[in-house]
Amino acid sequence: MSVPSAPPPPGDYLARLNPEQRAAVETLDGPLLVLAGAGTGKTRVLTTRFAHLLVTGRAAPHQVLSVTFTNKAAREMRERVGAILNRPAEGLWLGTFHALAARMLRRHAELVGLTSSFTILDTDDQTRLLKQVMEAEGIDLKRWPPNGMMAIIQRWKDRGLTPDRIPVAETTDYANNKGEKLYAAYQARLVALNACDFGDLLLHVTEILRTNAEVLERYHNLFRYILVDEYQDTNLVQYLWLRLLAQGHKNICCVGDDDQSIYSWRGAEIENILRFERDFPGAAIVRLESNYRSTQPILNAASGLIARNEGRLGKTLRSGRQDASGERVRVVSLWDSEEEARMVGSRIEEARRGGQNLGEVAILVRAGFQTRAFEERLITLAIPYRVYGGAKFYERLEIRDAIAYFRALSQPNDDLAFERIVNTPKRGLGDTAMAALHRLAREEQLPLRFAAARLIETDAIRPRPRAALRELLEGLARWSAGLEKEGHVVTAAQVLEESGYIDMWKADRSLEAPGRLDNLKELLRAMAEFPTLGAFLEHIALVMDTDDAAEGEKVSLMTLHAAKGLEFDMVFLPGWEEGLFPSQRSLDEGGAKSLEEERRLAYVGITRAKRLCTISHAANRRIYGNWTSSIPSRFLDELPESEILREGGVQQAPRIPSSVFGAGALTSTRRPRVIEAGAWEVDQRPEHEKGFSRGMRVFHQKFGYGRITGVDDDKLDIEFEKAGAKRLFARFVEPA
DNA sequence: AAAACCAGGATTTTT
DNA sequence: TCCTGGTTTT
Repeated sequence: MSVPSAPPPPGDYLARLNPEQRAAVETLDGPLLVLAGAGTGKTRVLTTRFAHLLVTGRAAPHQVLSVTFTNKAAREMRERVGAILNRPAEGLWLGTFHALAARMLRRHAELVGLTSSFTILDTDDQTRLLKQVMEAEGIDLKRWPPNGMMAIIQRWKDRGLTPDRIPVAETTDYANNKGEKLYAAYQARLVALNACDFGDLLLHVTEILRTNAEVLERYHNLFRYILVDEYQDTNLVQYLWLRLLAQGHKNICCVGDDDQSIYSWRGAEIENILRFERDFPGAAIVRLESNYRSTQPILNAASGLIARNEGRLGKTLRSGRQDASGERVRVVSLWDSEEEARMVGSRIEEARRGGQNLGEVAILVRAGFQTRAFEERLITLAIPYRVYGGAKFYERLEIRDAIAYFRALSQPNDDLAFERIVNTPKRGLGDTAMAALHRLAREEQLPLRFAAARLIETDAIRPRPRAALRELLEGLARWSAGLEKEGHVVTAAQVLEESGYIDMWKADRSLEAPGRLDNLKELLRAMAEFPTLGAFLEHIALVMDTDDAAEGEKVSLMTLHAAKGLEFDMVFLPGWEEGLFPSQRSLDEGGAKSLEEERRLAYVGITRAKRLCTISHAANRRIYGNWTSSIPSRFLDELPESEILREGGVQQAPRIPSSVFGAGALTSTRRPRVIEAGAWEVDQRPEHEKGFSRGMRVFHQKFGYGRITGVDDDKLDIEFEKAGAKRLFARFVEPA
């Protein structure tokens, strides 16, 4: 966050704060809610407050519990606290809700039937496990997809509900009223696997604190002060956990912004922040309203919009910038989504010519699929860009496979891991062999690994698969021994090598294979930084993110959700149309509350802009292949007219007001004819006139480098170095 | 056991 | 339109 300058030197750190920030830092005793509007120096307050606690001798570093939502926020805070302490900030209770909960749970795992080396499952494994449970219950998975049940269970967990605590009224008709039973069975399976899902971390810890007075007391003695970031995003278990811990010294400071609560669908309860004064009697409230990020028109537009919400505590942002006056927010009307993409592209191009740093430019969309249109446009304009969000490092196939091998080593009970590796790479173990294995495991109540050891002593399966299985088991035994002797890094490399996993990718001729091998190397490199395999697995499950430092100046493309907490000079907010933003789902379900959340999302979007904010909507849009017409978002009407500048008056298609997705929308596969050409038509030359010719070396985003072997109007025949011969549209290709 | 084929679904995703 | 997961085919 861009508040004037870096960490303050000790002593005068207070003098550098404005009065409201100072109040937030100096109010040390008792509960405190800091309502921090967008760009008001929230992180600065949090870190300074931490420092102040230490400087005034109120607490030792390890006696402060500091909680964030994201690893990024935790990292940032750790760095800044370290700078203030003038030494690395180690041994602190500072981290994400999940990381801190995991740390506590490892200490008391046996109280909930786990051992301290429990595995943390990712979402994929969770669903897979639940699917098995549902299958065993004889649920029709077509009718009741496991994902749906998973969502229900997660919401229960978010609210701190263990299977025995589900209120009668809650028994969903999902899965033939077997919800509770499935939940209970799923939890039992997790314990049997010595595993936890994300939700369990908080659920188990809260359960422990609420049933074990001695444990609770230990933490009361330990944590004299509690700092919480992004309080508006907490769910009920997180709130319960905090409340239990805060019962001791009552020094809890929560920082947040009710106007930026955008994660209710993940279980976040905005009520937590709205209720703060009632939950924590005697609470003080400090409002941070001086914004150091945006110009006044941008703030006014955002404030005017958010003022339409009922359920808010209320605050008004004023610009603290020197150049507070600035350009009004642009609202651009366009004929269709392609014209919209051209408009955004040409404005970025123009800004670039004017010396604009592209790293300070962002296109923020409501839903992921919207990025595509802009990507295509940016590629043809040769403007570098970066899409944020997408598959995380540890979610990639090869990483998950490798991790499964490591998990199988560190935890013989981990059936999910075993199942994943047993026939990866292919070992000739098919359905028959696996069925026999599962049958034996079920009959003998054994983890798969041990059942497999039995199985190879029988002749229940054919010799070939039996030998393969034997070899795998011997490998696992050997690697386990190696883990003790040679350490985890050497062993990990051996595992991947000797299991044939590396060879599998080496033999793979597909485009992705080399990248996958690189990722595996990267994994081993990362592993070397951890003392044990267990520490590494913890890191992978909870901390590892894709935040590979943004190289070079590139336009950022991301969803509004992903943009929270970031800021850019120049922000584009396309697709402000009914049904898209606000989204159809929020309109159909959830009523006024979810509309308010959409409005908050709009507020988050506008307040990302420092200098120039351009909002747009199109009368026609291509969605899932067909053209759909739509009317401007109601949010556009809610922007204060004095703060905006309307451009490009496109006539709306005459039609029934309807939604993008919903029934009654006017759709067709044909592109609508342009009634009135927009002002943003840019470089409309046919692609083949842009100078592509035979023999030319070109680059394609997906296929890499290649040479043109033929030109056919706007299509090119290209012999790619890696991907072979393809025929594609010239606009997807750039000269190399 | 791999390839080919088809139907259904497709916000947002901090951990 | 385009991807995924499940099914059928070879």
